[in-house]
Amino acid sequence: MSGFLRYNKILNLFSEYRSSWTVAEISEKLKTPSSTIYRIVREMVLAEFLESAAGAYFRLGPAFIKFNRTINLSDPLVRAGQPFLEKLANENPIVSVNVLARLYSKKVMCVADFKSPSFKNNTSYQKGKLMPLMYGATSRAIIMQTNGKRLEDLLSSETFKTGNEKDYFLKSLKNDKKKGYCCTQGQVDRDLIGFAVPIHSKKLGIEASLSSIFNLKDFLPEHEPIIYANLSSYGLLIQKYISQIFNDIEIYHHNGVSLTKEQI
Amino acid sequence: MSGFLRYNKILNLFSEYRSSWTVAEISEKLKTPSSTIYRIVREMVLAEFLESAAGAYFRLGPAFIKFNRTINLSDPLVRAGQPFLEKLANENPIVSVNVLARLYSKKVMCVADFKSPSFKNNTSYQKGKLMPLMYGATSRAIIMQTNGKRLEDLLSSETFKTGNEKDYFLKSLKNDKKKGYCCTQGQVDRDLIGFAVPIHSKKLGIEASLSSIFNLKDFLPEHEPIIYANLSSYGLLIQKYISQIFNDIEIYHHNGVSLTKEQI
DNA sequence: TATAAATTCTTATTATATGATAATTTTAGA
DNA sequence: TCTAAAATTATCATATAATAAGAATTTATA
Repeated sequence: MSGFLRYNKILNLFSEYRSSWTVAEISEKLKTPSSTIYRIVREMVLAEFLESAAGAYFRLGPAFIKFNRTINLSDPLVRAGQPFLEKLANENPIVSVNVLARLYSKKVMCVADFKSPSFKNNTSYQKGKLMPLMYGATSRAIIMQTNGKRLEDLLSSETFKTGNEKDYFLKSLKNDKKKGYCCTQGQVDRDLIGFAVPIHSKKLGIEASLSSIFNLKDFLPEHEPIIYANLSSYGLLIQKYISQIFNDIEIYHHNGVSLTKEQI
Repeated sequence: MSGFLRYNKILNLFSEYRSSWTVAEISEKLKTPSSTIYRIVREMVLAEFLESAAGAYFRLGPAFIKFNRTINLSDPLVRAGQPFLEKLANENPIVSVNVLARLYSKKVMCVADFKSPSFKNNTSYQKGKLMPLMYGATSRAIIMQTNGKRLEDLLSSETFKTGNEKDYFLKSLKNDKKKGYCCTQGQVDRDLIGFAVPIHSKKLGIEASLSSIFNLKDFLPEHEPIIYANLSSYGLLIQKYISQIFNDIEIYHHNGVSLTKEQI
């Protein structure tokens, strides 16, 4: 264990299923002497990446809440998209969960969401959760905007049972590209149907998607045109705002005065 | 620079005011050769604590969104309190921001919040933001629950202009303790008035508070009894739930079967 | 496609992390 | 309040990793 990995290995033990660990437990799990773990944990507690809790347990610390806030306030995609998710929800013909998701290396993560107050189902789409690359409209709308080498790269770690299966995937992808949006049913959550449009910003290097997810039992075929109209118009709007925010950042970075803002 | 500090110093450069940095900028700011910064940044990109953005800039990475979600799903205080914040908002006589905050070392951080939809003012209270220890009801309700050495410890890093000022602070704190809640006006945000009650769990080592913040112009003296009644009843409810969640965690940790959940 | 900028690689040197064990502090039960 | 066990910190010789200067390579840009 060396470098940042040393710290990351410990942090990654903490999950929604197991949110507190003792030094003894970490030590056993990582097969590392407890004197070493104590030292490392102490460093991370000092930096507020961990906090000591009752009964010799440690949990994730406030640094994550703080930096998450920083991202929410500053990430161009979140800033551009968040304000429109509620509006999208209100304009959809039936109750929905609305999600802004991004590609991070080869994983798709929801970065902002808005659920209609009366939407009951618990969706897998939650801010901060990693989503599978190959299932669901949210992810597919992201894959849709790639092609050539980039697409090959993305699919390279996925396993297709047969060559046929891959061909089929690519063919249906092509079809979705032509339509400009995609729709999947029950791929991520049974009983849900999702629609999504791509969002991208070459300048910012962002590959993302905007999606609306509905209860299958509420959905009627005549809803589809409205859903698509909403998604595509808000998608374009968000894309426009991203460039605007990007320009602000550019100005900010090239202006000597603003640059010292953080020193105030 | 050594240990985790090496990484933390870089991460702490990223703020809401300055959310992207190039290696050259980091290198200059930390007075460290860029070959060293490149290596460190690369490690953190790999671990998704940073991500590379357009124009040789780097930004905070998805790891923070992920771990923030883990905290939201698992933190006993957040889990116990979050569901009641909206209810509290609905039962308050005027529009409000409702906040669950915690003491982390010597800083107070909001860990969950709910704002009435029609509340217009932008409050300083936002999830993830550190609040000053000496101003505002939210913080004071936390100080209220300490005494003796613990209280001295907390106040030790604060500077009081005169001995008198400290005496006055302690006296008014005593008074609030007797009442069981506290109220401050315009200390954090001009034009706002805040009420708060303490929340604590000795078992979990949590010192927290529940508060409701109102527009000063909406507030009338006859609202106070209702506000207090709401805060104290929900405060007690949340405290009860915290113990319940704590017991769940305990069971979970002492039950061999559940313990392996994260391995699934 | 040329040129500059960004990033990675190489290496000797220096500094830091490791882990066994001892010492100390904290916790929990009587 | 006391006591024993558990948790945490300190010590230190040794092994290991980090550093930084500069060269080499890759990537962006106009």
